[in-house]
Amino acid sequence: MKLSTKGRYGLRALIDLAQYSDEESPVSITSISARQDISERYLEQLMSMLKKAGLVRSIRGAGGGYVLAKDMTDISVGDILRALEGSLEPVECPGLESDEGCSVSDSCVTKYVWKRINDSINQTVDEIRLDQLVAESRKKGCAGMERRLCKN
Amino acid sequence: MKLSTKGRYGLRALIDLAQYSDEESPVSITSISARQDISERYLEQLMSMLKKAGLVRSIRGAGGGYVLAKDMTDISVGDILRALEGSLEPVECPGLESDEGCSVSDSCVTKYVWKRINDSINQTVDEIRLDQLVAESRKKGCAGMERRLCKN
DNA sequence: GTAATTCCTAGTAAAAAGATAGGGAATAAA
DNA sequence: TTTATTCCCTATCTTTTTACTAGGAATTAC
Repeated sequence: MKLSTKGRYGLRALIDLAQYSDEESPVSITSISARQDISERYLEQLMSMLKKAGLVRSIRGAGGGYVLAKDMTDISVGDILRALEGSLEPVECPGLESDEGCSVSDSCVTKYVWKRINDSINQTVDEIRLDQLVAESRKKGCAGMERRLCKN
Repeated sequence: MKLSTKGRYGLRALIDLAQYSDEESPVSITSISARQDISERYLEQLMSMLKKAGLVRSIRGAGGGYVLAKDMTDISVGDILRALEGSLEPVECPGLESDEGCSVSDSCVTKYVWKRINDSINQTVDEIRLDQLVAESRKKGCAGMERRLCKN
């Protein structure tokens, strides 16, 4: 029941990107990698996922990099984590939504447990937005310092 | 971000145990295994964990088995899942509780995201109690039938 | 004693996680 | 036009975790 490094690194990367993309110029993987101490090659893969999910846009060539594809206020932590982790639901139960695709669905008691857990996680991550985290980060005056020491 | 079979099978096993332990006689691993279609040997290990966590008591020898160590109303889904999964927190962050043990804690923004997710999961599973699930199960008239078809 | 049961430890095959590596394609600056 | 910079895509590799399986010892009812 762990969030993988994809989700943890990816959220940090996107906060970093949002924070350093003030000047309308794209932010390169190299610079995020250096500030956040994440392998460039691994970060490439994460950014690619975020791009596929429509959260960032890329600009190729020298001086290129990434920019947010939409306003920070329209990106939730849930959007980011789901783009990277696939689904945040600890139990994926075919009979959860439809009662179809699961033959024991009507007699299944644990189903409701899994549904409540799933809902609670999704609700929690969907109500935290990227702009809030960036504002918090600016308030704290975060530089990328000493990131090596923390993998979260 | 998945709940392992330990947690999923274990919760089912404990609901089964609670449901079939009316008559004050212990419930054997063999019988739970048959009703729930979980490998006997694997279930042994799960029951051992639940025992260590103080949720069940065991009675050895012929005619032996397991009984709940306390009242159903005093056992939450959280107790059960934590006993089997270790911790239900998707991100274990040393600086979360104490601000000690994490050198970037004071400048760390993601910390609050992880804390909110962790709290929401723990709160959700702690407010569901075993007696509620057993009542639900009796209402639905669950036999152990067709369990093979569902791994949750 | 024998059968039924829990207890404890170890081993193991498959899957997932966490990267690393190579080469290519687009673009901008020189 | 050349060259450096940057994103793009796929494949490979290592380590860890998961989900069991297996063997045998201890305990108890009959």
